[in-house]
Amino acid sequence: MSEHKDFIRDIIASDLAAGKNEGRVVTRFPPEPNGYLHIGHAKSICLNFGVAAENSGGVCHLRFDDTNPSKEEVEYAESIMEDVKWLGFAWGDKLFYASDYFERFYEYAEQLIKIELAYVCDLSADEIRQYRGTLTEPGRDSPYRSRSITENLDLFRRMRAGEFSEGSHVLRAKIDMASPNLNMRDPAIYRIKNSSHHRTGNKWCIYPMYDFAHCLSDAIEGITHSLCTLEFQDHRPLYNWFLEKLQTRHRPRQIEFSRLNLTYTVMSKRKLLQMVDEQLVDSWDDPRMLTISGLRRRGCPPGAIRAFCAMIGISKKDSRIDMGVLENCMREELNESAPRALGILRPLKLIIDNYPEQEEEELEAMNHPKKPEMGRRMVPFCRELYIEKSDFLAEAPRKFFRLTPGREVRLRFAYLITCTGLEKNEATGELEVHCTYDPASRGGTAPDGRKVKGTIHWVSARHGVRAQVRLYDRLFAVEDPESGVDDFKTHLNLNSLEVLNNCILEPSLGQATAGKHYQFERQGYFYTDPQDHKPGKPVFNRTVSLRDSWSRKK
RNA sequence: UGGGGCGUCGUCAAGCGGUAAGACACAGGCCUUUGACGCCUGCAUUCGUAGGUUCGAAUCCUACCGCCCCAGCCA
Repeated sequence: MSEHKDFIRDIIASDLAAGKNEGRVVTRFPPEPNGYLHIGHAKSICLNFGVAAENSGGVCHLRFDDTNPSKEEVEYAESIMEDVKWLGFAWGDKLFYASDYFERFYEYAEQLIKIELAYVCDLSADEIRQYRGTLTEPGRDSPYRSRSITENLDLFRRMRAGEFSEGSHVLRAKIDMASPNLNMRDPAIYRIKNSSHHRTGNKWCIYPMYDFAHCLSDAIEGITHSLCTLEFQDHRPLYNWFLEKLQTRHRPRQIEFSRLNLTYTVMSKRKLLQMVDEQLVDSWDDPRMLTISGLRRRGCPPGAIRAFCAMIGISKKDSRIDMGVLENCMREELNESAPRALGILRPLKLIIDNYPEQEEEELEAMNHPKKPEMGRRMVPFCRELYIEKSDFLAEAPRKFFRLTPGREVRLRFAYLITCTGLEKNEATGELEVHCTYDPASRGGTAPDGRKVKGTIHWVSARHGVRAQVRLYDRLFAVEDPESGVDDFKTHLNLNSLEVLNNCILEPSLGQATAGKHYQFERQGYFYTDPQDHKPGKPVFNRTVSLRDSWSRKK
C-alpha cells in the first residue's frame, strides 16, 4: 500500500480530523464507457481506490458516466471492468451507472425549473454560442430566459415525450450570462438525443449533460471526495451550484489533480481511438499502446503499474514523465518474479571443434540467480550451438567482453570456450564461428581458477526450438508528439515493431503456456502472447529490455 | 485583453517562517557464471524574476515573467 502523502490525502485527512462526512471516506472512479482505459486512468484508479483502502471503512465506487449514448458501448464498459479488476482493485457491490439515475436527474431538473433556476431554450446550438459571448465579453440573455414555470414545465415534459427534434430545444440552468466563468453562462443541462442507450434502450430521448449528472451522481451515492483532473477546475463552481440549489443531502467536495503524460506517447482517448481507426496500431490492446489492455498483452504486470502510480505522485503541476520510469517499474517487479531462460534472438552458429560430434549432455541451470527456491532445470548441450550475433565481433575493441578470435568467454552454465575464427560453410553459405572448449570447465569454472570476464548465452542447435519474438519500441520518435503545429501522427516511430521469426529458444520454452513471463538472460523480459502463443508454436512479446550499460557506453 | 490553475535538480516530487527529503536519470567505484540484479559515492549555497517584511523566507507581502485550461446541445 502506498504510504505516499500528497495534497489530496492531506485534505482528506484534515476533513476527517474536522469531523466532516460523519467520518466516511467515499471516492469513485467514473469512466465514460466510450473507449479503453489507459495508464492515465490507472493513475486515477490507484488514487481513488488507494485513498479508500487507506482509510478504515473507506469505499470506492465504480460508476459509469454513461450520459451520452451516441459515444458509448457495452464493449467498452466490459473492458473497463476487466481492466480495473486486473489492476488489482475491487468495487464489491459498489457498481453504479449514471443511467440508473436518469429518473432522479429528471426530477431534479423539474425542481430546478420550479424554483426558476432552469428554462427551456429554443435557440439553436449556433445561436447559443453567439449569445454566450467571448472570453473577454459578457454574453447576452436568451430571449427564452424569462419563460414562466408552467411554460417551462410543459416544454420540458414535451421534450421528454419526444415531441421535439434534436437540437430544437435544450434545458438550461439560469445562472449569469455575464459571469467571467463561461461555464456559468446558463449552461445546457439537458439535450434531445434520439439515440438508443446501451442500458436504457429507447426509454429516453433527452439526456443530461456532464455538469448536471456528475455532481448529482456523486451526491446520490454519498461520495465525500470527488477527485478529477485539472480541466474541471472551472466546473467546480457549477458543481457546487447545482448541489446547493437542489439542497442535496450530501455535498461532495471536488478536488482536481493533474493528468498523467508520458514521453514518446499520446494519452487522450480520442488520439488512441484515432490510432486504432486508422490502423496505425493493430487494436486497442496492441502492446505498443499504453492502454491497460495493451500493457497487459505486452506483459507488464499490474503491480508495476501500481508501483509506477505510487512513484509519480499526485500534484497540480503539468508534467510529462519519462517513459523510462514506467519501464523501470516493470523491470523491478519482473526481476523478482520472472524465471530465467536462454533464448537467441538473432542466431549465429557456433561450432566447438574439439567437442565430439555425436555427444550430448545436459547441464544444470538456475531458474533465478538469487532465488534457489525457484528451482533448476536441465539444458541440452552439444557440438553445435547458436549464439547471439551481437556477441561476436571479428575485430573487437579491448573492452568487448564477448567472442572474438583469440579470446576466451564462458557459455552460461556450460563451458569456457576460446574463439578460433569465423568461417563460411561452403555447403550452406552460413557463417559459422569456431572455437575450442575446455572440458575441465564444465559448469563454467576452470579448475585453475582463471578469471573469465565475459559470459554469453547460447542454445543447442540440435535441440533449440524456433520461435517468433516481437520487439516493441516507443510508438513515437519524439518526447512530446503533441507539441508543435504538426499532426501528432507525423512523429510516429516507424520502427516501433520488429518481428523476429528465426529466434531459437532453449527447449523448455517450447512447451511454455500463454501468458507467462520469462527473462531471457542478458536480453530482457518476455511474455508469451496471450492470443497468438501456443505450446509448440511459441510467440513471445518483449515486455522491456534489460538495462544495457554496454550499449549505452558505445 | 476576462476567469481558473501552475512555476523547487535533466524528469517527477517533499517542504506549510528556522536555514533544500526521496525517486528516476546521470557520473564514478565495488560485486558478478546475466556488461542484469545488488551495494557504495557524487549530483540544487539554491527554490521563475525583482523588490519588501523578518534575527531568519522556497515558505509571508508586492510587482513582473513564463506555461496550462475554459467560448461542446463531449466527458
